[in-house]
Amino acid sequence: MSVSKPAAVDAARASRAARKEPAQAAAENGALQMGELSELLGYSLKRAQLKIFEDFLRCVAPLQLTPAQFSVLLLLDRNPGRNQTEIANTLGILRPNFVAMLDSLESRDLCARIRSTNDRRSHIVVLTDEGRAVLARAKKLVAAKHEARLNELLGPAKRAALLDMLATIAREF
Amino acid sequence: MSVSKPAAVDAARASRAARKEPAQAAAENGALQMGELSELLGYSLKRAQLKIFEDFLRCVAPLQLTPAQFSVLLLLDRNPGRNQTEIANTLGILRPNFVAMLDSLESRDLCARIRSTNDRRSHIVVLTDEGRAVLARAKKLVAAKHEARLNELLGPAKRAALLDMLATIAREF
DNA sequence: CGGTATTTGATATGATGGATAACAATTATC
DNA sequence: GATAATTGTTATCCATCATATCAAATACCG
Repeated sequence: MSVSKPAAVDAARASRAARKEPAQAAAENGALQMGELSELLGYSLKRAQLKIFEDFLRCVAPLQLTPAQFSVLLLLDRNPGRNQTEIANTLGILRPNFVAMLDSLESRDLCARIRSTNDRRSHIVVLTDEGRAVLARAKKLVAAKHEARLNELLGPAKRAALLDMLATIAREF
Repeated sequence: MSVSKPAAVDAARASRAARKEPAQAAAENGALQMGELSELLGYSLKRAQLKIFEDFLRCVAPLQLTPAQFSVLLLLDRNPGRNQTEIANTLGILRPNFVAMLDSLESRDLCARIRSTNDRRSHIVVLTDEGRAVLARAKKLVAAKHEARLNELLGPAKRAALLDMLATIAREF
């Protein structure tokens, strides 16, 4: 009996909603009260991240690239001559999970594995010409559509401040 | 032959690393270059979100609550008399996936489902006394450990600015 | 040198989060 | 009163993420 009168509760809600009478602690009629959820950074962080990824996917949809795949291509372009473990580690991807990911990119001829002659255990991952071309087009789409939309919403200064704070958290937390 | 001399590439890297001689575009010896990844908001956003959730789990570990479970308890506390669909929708959880989540919380006696007498299809979800107690303790842990650490890292002003920007993105993007 | 330990890519597997289709019970609609 | 819509639920699928394990190759060390 610790959970108190259900019938009374929603009967009260119904009547209050009908009469448009404010409830004791919150407006019970329409949308729910977020309460202290609005102050919880992790919540807004997750929600924002989902929105950003969603928009990224839309903007780069013609190239069929996920954020993770895009990050791999970017990293390969900047760091030629590296093996799978190095790339995966840098992106926080576990080696077993990176295998399928590379398989996918390689099957689309965006990159290739090359057995290192130094260390015949490791596969050096290289961008193909096709991979470089797709990356170039992806960068343009991201800059012109995705990041542009952010600047529109926040302005360049706030956008830079946001990026800086997120990087700080990612680095030092 | 479009991907050019692997042997030469990593042979060169090896020798450069040995002689500590700077590479043409980047330092190829130690850590990889993040390049334009540092400018990609989605990347830092995701990384920061993982760190924040990780820390949340640590801080609230004594109570065995995930961020999602915590958000459910918070919402139930603020919005008594609501049914499963309303709670789930507000949190962006799909109704089918909310069932197992509620099962878990209910099996721990943190909340309970009560058949509404108004609409006998719906289950009104209520916090139990135990649920309220756990929520209270969780709030204290989050405030004292988790959010405090953020204030330590960013300072109250930047923390508030960050929260504001994330909420803006989550709302309007 | 030779034996042991470590590293690398890979496979299998499990846990989790998220999405859709379908269903019975109930209620709304016309 | 017949049909449509809603609610909670189940089953199922897909993607992400984590661990253990393995064979091949290399490093290490006595």
